Amino acid sequence: MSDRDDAVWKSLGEFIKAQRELANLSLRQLAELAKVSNPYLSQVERGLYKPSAEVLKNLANALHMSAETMYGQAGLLDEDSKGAAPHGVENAIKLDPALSQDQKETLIRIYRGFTER
Amino acid sequence: MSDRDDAVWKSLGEFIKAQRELANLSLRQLAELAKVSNPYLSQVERGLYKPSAEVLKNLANALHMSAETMYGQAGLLDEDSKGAAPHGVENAIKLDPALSQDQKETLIRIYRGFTER
DNA sequence: ACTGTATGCTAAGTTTACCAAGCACACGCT
DNA sequence: AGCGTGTGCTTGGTAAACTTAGCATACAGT
Repeated sequence: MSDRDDAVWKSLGEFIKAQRELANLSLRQLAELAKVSNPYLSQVERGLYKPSAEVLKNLANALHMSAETMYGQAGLLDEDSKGAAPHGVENAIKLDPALSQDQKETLIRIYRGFTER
Repeated sequence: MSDRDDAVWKSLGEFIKAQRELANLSLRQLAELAKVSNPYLSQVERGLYKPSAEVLKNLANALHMSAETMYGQAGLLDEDSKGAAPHGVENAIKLDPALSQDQKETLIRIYRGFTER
């Protein structure tokens, strides 16, 4: 059950702290901007807690950076993950509200038939 | 204060369920792939809980989609990342370097057949 | 009939993200 | 000397994410 991603989350805290100081913000100032309490932000910066995605998004906004960058630093953006990137077609199909589930299934099956060899 | 997110999270559960069924996975199968318990996944799909970013990432991996797409559907990407274009499917097909011209035409023809009445 | 197994759901519990209140130190003021 | 305000940190508590054990149905072998 134990995770060994400690280093990942610890460095996330250091990253946030670095960005905060780079923006010349105090703990409380950033906490208010990101709509979290200041003790909690302190604990996040020291790696005691893993902030939720919602908090990360607010922090990213407060620090004027994209949420993707934040998630990437948090280690939950799957660095190179297996074949997610080159499949823009599949994602577009899956997200299209004009298609029924059966139709999506059909299209994806055909698409995979084309791309697999 | 957080009521305005309800619709977002509710649809996230439906989205996950749709993707799961699209991949022909049972609740337990997807739960195992995403390293969560199956009752929890059931509750997530019905909108009772907001999955954490880590769970979201694992779910995205298990469903062969990018984590960004997942976060986008979950509504916790910056609001500047706007909603998917209604006809992103055709563009994605045209831009896919893995498809031949014939294959692109075939896919687009099928897609249009689906979306026309 | 009677298992065995697959499906999803419920109940009860543990863990943890997160907050409100307050502590301790440092730096200006008057 | 005080007083006020800024900094980050600690302490208790609550709510929600998440798990383990188990229920109920449905469908396949004997």
